[in-house]
Amino acid sequence: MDSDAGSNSSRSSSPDLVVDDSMGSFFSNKMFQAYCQEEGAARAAGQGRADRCAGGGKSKTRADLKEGDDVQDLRLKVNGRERKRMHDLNQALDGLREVMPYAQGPSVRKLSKISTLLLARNYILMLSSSLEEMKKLVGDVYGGSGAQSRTSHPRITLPAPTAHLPLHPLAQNLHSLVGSTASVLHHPSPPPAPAPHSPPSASYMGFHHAPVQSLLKDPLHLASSYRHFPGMPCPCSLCQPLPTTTSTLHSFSMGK
DNA sequence: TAGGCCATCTGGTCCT
DNA sequence: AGGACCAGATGGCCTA
Repeated sequence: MDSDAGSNSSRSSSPDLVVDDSMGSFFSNKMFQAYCQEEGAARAAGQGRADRCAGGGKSKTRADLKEGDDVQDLRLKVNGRERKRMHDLNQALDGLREVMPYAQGPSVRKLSKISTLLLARNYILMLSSSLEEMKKLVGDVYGGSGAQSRTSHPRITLPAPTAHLPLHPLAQNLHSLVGSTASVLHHPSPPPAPAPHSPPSASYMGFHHAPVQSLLKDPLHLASSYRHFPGMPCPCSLCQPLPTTTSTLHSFSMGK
């Protein structure tokens, strides 16, 4: 609902572009018109670019061409760089979408940019809190009766930075802990099987029906995103105070 | 048809 | 000077 299905691929990459074959490059209609108007005004009595813009004129001086081409070339270069920059940005966003707990596939609507960013943020917060919970659990299991007290969590040196680790191990641990069942995302087609190196799908993580929407609305609204199993640890905000402060996040060395 | 989302253009600003 | 980054404007596409 919040994103175009084929916003990038199906849509023309240059909605208002026309091809100027003589230049071998693209002009926007707006730019072309402005260019024509400007030139037309400057050369009200002349036969400069205005004629070209009108579609007919072929008589143009060498100076006209040079001056115009300089401006055009500069503008085209700048536009091209900006286009590339935005494409790179979108590529990065696509990469982010790929690792998000959101069903992906041709029949699934792509997350919008803002949704991707919001979901990513909350996903990170959720993983952080889950990791903390796992640390506590491991401490309870292995350190409970030993020298390490139950109240003070043992030092567990986890392989830091999940950022460059596949997310599956963590997800599988969560899966076994939380006991995810077939809570399925609301999408028209069955969710694709997770790729070997893809993150867990929302259903895999135990998300409920509208996890994405809820994740997007409330920065910390993890409660509605989890199934609750009596006696089982749950990383949701209702079952535990979320240690999701910036300091918490910073406590995970992200290897940057 | 209105609203959301998006790509692109464009001018300004800052940095190297 | 040239490039990167940013934000505003514009127009197209899609959905409710």
